[in-house]
Amino acid sequence: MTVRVRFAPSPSGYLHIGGARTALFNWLWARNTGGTFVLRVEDTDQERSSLDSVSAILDAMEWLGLDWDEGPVKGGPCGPYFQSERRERYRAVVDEMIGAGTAYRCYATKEELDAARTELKAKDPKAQFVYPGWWRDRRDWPTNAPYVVRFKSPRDGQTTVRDQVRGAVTTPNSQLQDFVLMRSDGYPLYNLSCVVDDHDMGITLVARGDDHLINTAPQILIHEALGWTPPTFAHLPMMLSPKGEKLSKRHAAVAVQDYRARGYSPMGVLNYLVRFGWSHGDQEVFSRSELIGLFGWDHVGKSAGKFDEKKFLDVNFAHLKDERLTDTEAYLAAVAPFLARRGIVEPDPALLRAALPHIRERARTYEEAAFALDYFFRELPEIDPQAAAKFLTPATGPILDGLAVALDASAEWQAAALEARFRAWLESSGHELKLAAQPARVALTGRTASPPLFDVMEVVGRARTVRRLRHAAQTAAGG
RNA sequence: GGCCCCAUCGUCUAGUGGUUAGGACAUCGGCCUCUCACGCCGGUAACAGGAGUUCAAAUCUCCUUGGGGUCGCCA
Repeated sequence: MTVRVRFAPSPSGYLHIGGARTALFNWLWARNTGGTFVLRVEDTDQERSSLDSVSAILDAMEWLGLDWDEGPVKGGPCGPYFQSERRERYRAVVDEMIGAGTAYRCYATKEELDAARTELKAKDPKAQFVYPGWWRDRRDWPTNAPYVVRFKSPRDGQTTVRDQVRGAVTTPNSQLQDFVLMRSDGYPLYNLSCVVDDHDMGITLVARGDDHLINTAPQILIHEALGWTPPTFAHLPMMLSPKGEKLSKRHAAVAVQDYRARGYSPMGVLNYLVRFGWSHGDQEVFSRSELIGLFGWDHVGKSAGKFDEKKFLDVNFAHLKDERLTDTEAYLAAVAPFLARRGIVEPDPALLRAALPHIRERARTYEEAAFALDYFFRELPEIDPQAAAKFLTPATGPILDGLAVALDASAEWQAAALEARFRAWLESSGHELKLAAQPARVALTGRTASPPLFDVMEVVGRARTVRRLRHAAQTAAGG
C-alpha cells in the first residue's frame, strides 16, 4: 500500500511551531517512502477560521519547503481540500449513519445542556457532565426544530488504537459519550470531518500531536460504524514550554513566521523541530536530503519535551555557518531582506561575496548577518559612541593618521600585505599592535568587535579604509 | 476528579539485559588571538523512588511519586 499522509491545520491564526513539527514528520514520511503528502484545511469552525490564516499557513509551509502533493492551490483527485466545501459529503455520511442506527438526531438545545451542566455543578462541583442520551432512542422528532447529530457510542467494550510510536493504547468505551458529529448549522465537528476525509482521501497513516490521542478511540469507532478500516496512527510527543506547560505565546515565539522574521533559515527551523522527538544516533545536524533518507518511526520518542530557544538558535547557526548546508547563493538571497531593512538595498554583489566568508561564523541568524555586514556597505561606518569614547581618544588620532598614510603607500591591497605594513609602521613609531588595533577597528567598523582587521580592510578597499582612518583620527582629535 | 500518555545530565537526546551511561545545547576552565567569533582541549552534570524477574537491569514486570494530555454544537 502506498503511503498517503496528511497535515490538517485549522486556519485560526499562524502556523504554530508545533504544527510545523507535525507537518514535517508527515512530509518526511511521504518523501522517504515516495508517498503522497496531502494538505487539508480544517475550516469547519466558521467563527475561528479565516482566509488570512489560510494564506499565512500556506505561506509558512512554502517557506519551510514542505511542499504538498495535493491540497489548496494544487488541487488533486480527492478534493476539495477545504472542509467547508465538503459539507454535502458529511451530510450524506451522517444520514447514512442515522439510517444505520449508529447516529441519531438530538434536539436538546444548548440552553438545556447548559442548564443540566450547572445543575450538576451545583449538586456536585467535582462531577463531570456527561450527555445522558436524552434522544438516543427517540424517534418522535419535532418538525422544523434545530438538532445536532450525535454518535451512538457503544456503552461497553473497549477500543484499541494501534499506534506507530506508542504501541497499543486501549480506552474503555464507557469513558466515551454520545459526542456530537454535526452541529445544528449543518457543519460537521472535528471527529466526523476528520474521519470522513481521512477515509475519502485514502490516508494510510495519521501522524499528529499527542493531544489527539484521546480523540483516536472515537474516530476509530466512527470508522467502524461506517464499515471502514481506520488508518494507522502515530502520536507525536508534545512540545512544551521551557517551564513544561503547554507551549504558547507567553513563553516563546511560537509562530513559524516569527522565526522567519528573526532571520532563521528554513532548514534551521526544520532541523531543530525534527530533533524534537526524532533522533539518529548522535547526529545533530542534517541537510534536507539526509533527513528524507534517514527519517522513520522507529526512532521517534514518546516523551514530551521542553522548547529550548538557545539550542534552536545554535542549530540554526550550524546551518548558516556551514556553506555545505547553506550555499552562498541561498545565503545571499536570504540575507537581502535583512540588509534592506537596514537601508542597504541592492548591495554591490562583489563586495557582498567578499564580505560573506568573514561574517558567516559570526552570525547565528540572517538578522545578525545583516548587522555584521552593515559597515561594509557604507561610506563611513556608524560609530558606536561608547566605542569612540573608549578608543578614539586624542592620543590615538596621530596613530590613525600615520596608519592611513602607511597603508595607502602599500602597492598591494591584500590582508597579509596590509598586516605587514601595519606592523612595520607601528614598530617604527614605537606603538604596540594591541593598542592600535582597537582604535583602528573602531575606525573601520565603528565597533569593538569585528572580523580580523586586515580582512576588513581588504574587503572595504583602499579608498574607504584610508578615509575611515582619517575620519576617525579627526574624531579622536576633536573628542 | 475520571480516563489516557510519559519519566536518562538544567535542556534535546543515544542507549533495546553485561557501557568508565555517549553526544549536542547551556554552563565553567584553558588553548588560539588585533577584538568578537569559529575551532580545539578539558571540567561540573542524569538513569525519579521502591519492590520484584535475572548470574547480571537505565533497559523486563508491578507499585508509588512526579509531569503532561483530555473530558465543548473547538481542532
